[in-house]
Amino acid sequence: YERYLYSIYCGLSIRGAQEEDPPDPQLMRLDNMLLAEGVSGPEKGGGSAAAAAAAAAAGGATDNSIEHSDYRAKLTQIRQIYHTELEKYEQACNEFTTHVMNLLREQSRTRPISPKEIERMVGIIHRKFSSIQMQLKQSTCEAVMILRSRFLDARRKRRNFSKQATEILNEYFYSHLSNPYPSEEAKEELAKKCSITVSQVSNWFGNKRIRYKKNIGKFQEEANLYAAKTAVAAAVQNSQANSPSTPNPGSSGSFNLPNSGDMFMSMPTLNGDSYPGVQVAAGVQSQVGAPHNPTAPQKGPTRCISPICPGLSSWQANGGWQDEAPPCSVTSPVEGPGSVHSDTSN
DNA sequence: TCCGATGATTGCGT
DNA sequence: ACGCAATCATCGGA
Repeated sequence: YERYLYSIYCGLSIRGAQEEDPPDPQLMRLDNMLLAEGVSGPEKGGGSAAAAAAAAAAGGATDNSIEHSDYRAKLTQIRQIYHTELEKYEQACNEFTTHVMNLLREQSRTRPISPKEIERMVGIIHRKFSSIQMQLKQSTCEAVMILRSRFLDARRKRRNFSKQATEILNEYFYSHLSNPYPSEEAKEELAKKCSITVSQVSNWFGNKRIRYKKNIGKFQEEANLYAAKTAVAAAVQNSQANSPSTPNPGSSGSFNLPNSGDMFMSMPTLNGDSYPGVQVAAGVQSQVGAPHNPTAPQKGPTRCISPICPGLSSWQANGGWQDEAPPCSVTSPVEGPGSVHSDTSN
């Protein structure tokens, strides 16, 4: 709905004062717009219904009755202004028309005036005033749009997720670090667990992926934390149940992992007594902390991040969800002007 | 009050 | 339709 409205607004934002056929498509769009927003049309009832539907579609929760009533009040204000202005214009149009008619009638005594001429004058006047009306409608639409963006834009009432929710999401993310793209079912499951919507889950993963990729060093601590957590959970589960079920970290639910054949070498790290990844990371982290240009990850003493966390090294194992930052080019700087071929890397 | 963290939106590419 | 990248707008701690 939001995008629909937006496209309409964008479409009508062209201020072309093109006066043509009476069934002006632009005018019709404006009228539809105002009708949909409850500015024009029935004085009361319809407008609030449309506003309620819009708010429900945008916000979801129905607890924001205070803001909602505020929004409605403002919308009512706009509607009143619109109607009074419209009335004023209509009245002015009529007055001006009669005035001109009187003038013409007076002039008809001194010179012959054809009815065609009168008709033409009236037509001109009406066109002029209808263009003014259109401007009024347009500015009203803009006002409504601003009002909507002020009240109904979800960014303006953002609330952080609960600690539990971020915990759950992070657990999933870091236990599926090689392929952090939850399926639709997984998203639904996560949404239910976190008491958020599926689209919020999608937003979260989108943000997380991009921000993780942008600055992996910053997330190392977090990654190690959650890796340890899920590993411990898996270990506990393993020790509790002697059943020969395959130990699958992070697959407590029923997430389907595509190509789950070779990924997740984290199990080998489990057979040790502790988690070298965590310790190494703790030690290296202080050195890594050199957030220089994020755009030049290469060519510095600080590269080769992957050994920080062996258990999580699968982020590069299949090169699945990030293509830049070649991992640990051990080879000497063999950069030719145009021959960076890594032929048959397999 | 400032600034990093964070959820949501938008434009673009596929 | 989905993901990415950039951006917006708010939150929350220093």
